[in-house]
Amino acid sequence: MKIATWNVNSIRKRAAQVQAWLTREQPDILLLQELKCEARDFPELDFASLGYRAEIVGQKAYNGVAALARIPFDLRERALPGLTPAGDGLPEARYLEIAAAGVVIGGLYAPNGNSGGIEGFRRKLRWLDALIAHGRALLAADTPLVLAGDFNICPDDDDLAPGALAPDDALVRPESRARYRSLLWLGMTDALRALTPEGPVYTFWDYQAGAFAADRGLRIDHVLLSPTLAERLTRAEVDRAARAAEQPSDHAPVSVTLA
DNA sequence: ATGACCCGCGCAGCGGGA
Repeated sequence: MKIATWNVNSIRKRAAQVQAWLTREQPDILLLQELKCEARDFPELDFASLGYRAEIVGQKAYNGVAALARIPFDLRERALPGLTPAGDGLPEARYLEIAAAGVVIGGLYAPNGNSGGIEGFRRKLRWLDALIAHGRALLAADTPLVLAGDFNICPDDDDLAPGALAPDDALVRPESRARYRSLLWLGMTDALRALTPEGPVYTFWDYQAGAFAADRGLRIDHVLLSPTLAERLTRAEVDRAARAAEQPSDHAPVSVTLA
């Protein structure tokens, strides 16, 4: 079973690249983030023609998550349970959860946390706290669980190029890293780090100042596996070739293979 | 070489990304 995640930075801009990637990589499931469109504008047919069915949680201009799968699956959640929307209405399109082949898979796009001042950062932490609580509940029931997507956290100092971010950036703040550790302490395994214990394994490179050419990146896209799934982990990789394409997303796809 | 990104929105330039 091959599961992948990719922050595409607008699915309408990247549909052809996603099609090509599905054709080449043949994942069973691809989780997408930053669709930047409403569900009705998602180019569903581009992927149906390749045998992938889509579930979409969209929103105008911002956020947006989806799951594409070529194996049968059910939609379980269209939002992160237990998260109270910020005052003025609907929850942001940052989470969806499916079940496929006996595995529950949460596809997520955590808030960046650098905009909106201190309240914006607190909103990020509240969102992560809800993710931790939800993960804890699923694991308490021994649910085989994958949490994958753009966590907007560099877990450790190996996970960013030296000087790539200010020390007080929301992606490296101790409060953010503590939330990531809480997810690991629940019993989840960081798939990419499990198979590459040390050194840089970046998944994001800024568009600016030749960051990709200079390999000044960040590791912020993660795949976390519950214990029985971690035992089945055989591969975990970042597809840097996708980031090297013409007009790429600033994120590369991350994929894992479970025996 | 005194500059150097990319989205959506909507038609100028701004908010957000990370």
